[in-house]
Amino acid sequence: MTPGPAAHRSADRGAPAAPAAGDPTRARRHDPQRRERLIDVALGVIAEHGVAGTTHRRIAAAADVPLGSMTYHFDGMDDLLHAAFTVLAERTADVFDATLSAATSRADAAEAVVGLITGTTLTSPETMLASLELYALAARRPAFRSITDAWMARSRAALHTHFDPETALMLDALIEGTTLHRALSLDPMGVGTVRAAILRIVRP
Amino acid sequence: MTPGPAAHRSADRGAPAAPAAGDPTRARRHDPQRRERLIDVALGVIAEHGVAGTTHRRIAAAADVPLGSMTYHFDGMDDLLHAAFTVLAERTADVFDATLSAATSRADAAEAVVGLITGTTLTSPETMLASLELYALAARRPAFRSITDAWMARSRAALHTHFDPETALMLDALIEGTTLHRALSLDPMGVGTVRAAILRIVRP
DNA sequence: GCATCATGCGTACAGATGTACACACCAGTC
DNA sequence: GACTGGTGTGTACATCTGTACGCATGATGC
Repeated sequence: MTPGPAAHRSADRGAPAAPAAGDPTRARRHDPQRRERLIDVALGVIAEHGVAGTTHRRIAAAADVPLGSMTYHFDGMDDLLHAAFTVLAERTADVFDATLSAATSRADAAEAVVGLITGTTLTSPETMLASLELYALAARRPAFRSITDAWMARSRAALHTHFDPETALMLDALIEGTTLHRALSLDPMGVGTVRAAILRIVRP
Repeated sequence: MTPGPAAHRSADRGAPAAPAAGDPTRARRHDPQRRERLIDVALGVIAEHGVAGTTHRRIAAAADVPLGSMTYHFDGMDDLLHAAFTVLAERTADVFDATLSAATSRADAAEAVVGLITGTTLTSPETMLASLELYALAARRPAFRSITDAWMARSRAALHTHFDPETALMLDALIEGTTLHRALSLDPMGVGTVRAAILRIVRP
């Protein structure tokens, strides 16, 4: 839907002003980053149509590459989904890590968590929608479970630098729940309530 | 190919071996509860294969009904999914309601919540897997969003009979997150940690 | 008894999908 | 300049999917 604020997104999803589709001898594409771009586009398709509605053809069309390019770059649908969700988890964990490691005190860290939950980076529609698809997949398939395992381990480790292990676990769960809640609820919790909940969990 | 009246035996459909040999022309089913049974079976198929892997044929096979029965009872796949997820949400909310309304004090209610999270009724694998599929669908499609809206409203209302509105919201989020956490984590939070988290949220 | 019609059943069919594969082309290396 | 191996492209094809539709049947009301 909305392009989203991600700065690292390469170009646009649409055709880069292709040289007239009617041209039978369209210049061959030299596209060294194609695989990464396909993964990016795939995440968008997953967010918009769900895993159920994600097809090679849809991704190829959205990325403006021929269908054959899909089977060249990925060993089938599962490989593609795995690659895409791995990127999603790593990106998200990177932001989480960076934000938390910038905090210099418990209070700072708590406020950083509030910011992550109520901000727009971790909880952009595309990220949330794709994450939910990953959760559903990971709960059923061990191959995808390892992605969420690594992701959760990183989150816990980041929280653990500021909070004791048990509190880190609780915080992790609360973050998960609040994020989900805010994504699904028509009338989501306000920032004040989020902050109050975090403080109740972390207060000594 | 030919529409001839040659033996139309339904035995090739992987009959459940129960009627077996003595009955080549299996008696016509009289099955007044079929629709409800199909919904039940559908939830199982959704839990096992995800919405992406849920097909009319799979459900029909699992329920041991002919394919044609699907289009007779449901107006297409969307109608089927909607019906199934509605049943899932109502069942779950019923349990939640009943358990919480049996509590007679704040402490009772808090412990009831701990029981719901760590018990096996609300968090059976099938329920969790299907719920995650519903979440992913609801986040994208308004028609399914209304199911989760109603569900969340009932949860909040049930919590609201024991806790102030803000605490009820926080609890709801924490429950969601802890449940998800326990479903996805290899090393889930123990009962003690769950209880401690609930108490931190509800303590005055 | 029997008429009726909601329910049950088998099958056909158009379209979509994953995947394989043969060929075209470009960037380096000698 | 020729070679070569990776990269890009178009298309074919078996399979699966949703759905429609005609016929069978027996429960129900008379």
